[in-house]
Amino acid sequence: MIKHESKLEFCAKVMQWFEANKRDLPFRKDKDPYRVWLSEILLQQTQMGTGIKYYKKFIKKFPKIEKLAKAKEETIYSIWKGLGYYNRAKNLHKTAQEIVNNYQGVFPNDYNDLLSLPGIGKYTASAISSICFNSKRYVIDANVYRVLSRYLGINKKINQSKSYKYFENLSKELAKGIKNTGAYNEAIMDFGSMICKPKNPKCDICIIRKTCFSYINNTQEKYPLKEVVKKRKVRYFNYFVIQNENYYLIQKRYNNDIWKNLFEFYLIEDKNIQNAKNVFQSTINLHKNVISHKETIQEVSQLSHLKIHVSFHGCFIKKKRDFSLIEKLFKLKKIKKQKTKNLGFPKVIDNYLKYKT
DNA sequence: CAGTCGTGGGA
DNA sequence: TTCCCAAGACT
Repeated sequence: MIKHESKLEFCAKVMQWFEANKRDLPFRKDKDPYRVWLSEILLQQTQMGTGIKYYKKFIKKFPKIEKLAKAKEETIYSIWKGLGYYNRAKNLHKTAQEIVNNYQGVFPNDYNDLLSLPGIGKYTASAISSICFNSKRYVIDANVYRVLSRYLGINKKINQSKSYKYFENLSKELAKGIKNTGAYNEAIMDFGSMICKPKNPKCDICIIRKTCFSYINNTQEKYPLKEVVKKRKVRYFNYFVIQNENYYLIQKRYNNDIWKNLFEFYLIEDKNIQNAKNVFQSTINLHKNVISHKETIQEVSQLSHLKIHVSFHGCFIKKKRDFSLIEKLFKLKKIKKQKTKNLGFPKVIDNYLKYKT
């Protein structure tokens, strides 16, 4: 049961709090759709501090959308490197090009037009259209799920896709009387990340705790409700860092798998490292190539949904002829060692390269 | 529509 | 160390 007075108070107080406490963020200076869009894409599933670092890099390199549209894909990947969810980088580029080519470089103000652009989903379309064009669209993000779940004691599992509609309708009902929807959206997100935090919420200074279901019933930890997470899958990547004095041999990842479009070394996926080494050696030996194994380095890459054990095996090829033979044999591409920093590699490989140089 | 996509911060 | 979590989108 939701108390009527709680609903009435909610928006007004949250916005009042926002006016006094809103953060000074670089993309809040004006309501330039390009900047708002860029920041929203970078901030998807990303903490504010991290997002801002990348926002500054991007806005410096691409002050206007035309520059972003014209950029080489590899340039974008190299700036994006380390941020994760690399499809966002590809879609960022695609949307920049669509805006320039189909919209004369001007962002559409309509929610559905925005929604049709690559990488812009319901959240981002709502954010851009409300913040920049004052549409009545409500953002439903992790903050909104958490704040509303706690404040009203909502027993819906937020990671079930059908819950989205429920929270969207709830937002409409709550914020019916709010004129500046964009400000309301920013307000509830700031409130969620600064006061109603996932852990150790600051209920002691919360201005709506008197009418908060979870404060009254001490259920802050219980909400928001979630489906139990499944165990992470485990994979084993064995990388063979084939190289000579000046070059590495690398390949690009395709297919529908992790790290799509990023670069990597020659990979053999096997739980048993020795097996992988044997397979590698026997393939090489068939072609009578001389290879000297040096060190092996092991790391574990913890992702949200899987755990990857990664091993790196340094393989030095002395003869030029052997080097190009292996290049063809494994369909690899040679790259100058100094140029690796210009390419997109997954974090574990980037760390390895930094460690080597 | 449930599964998949990364990484870093914080407890 | 290990876990949860973050201004979600796509298939």
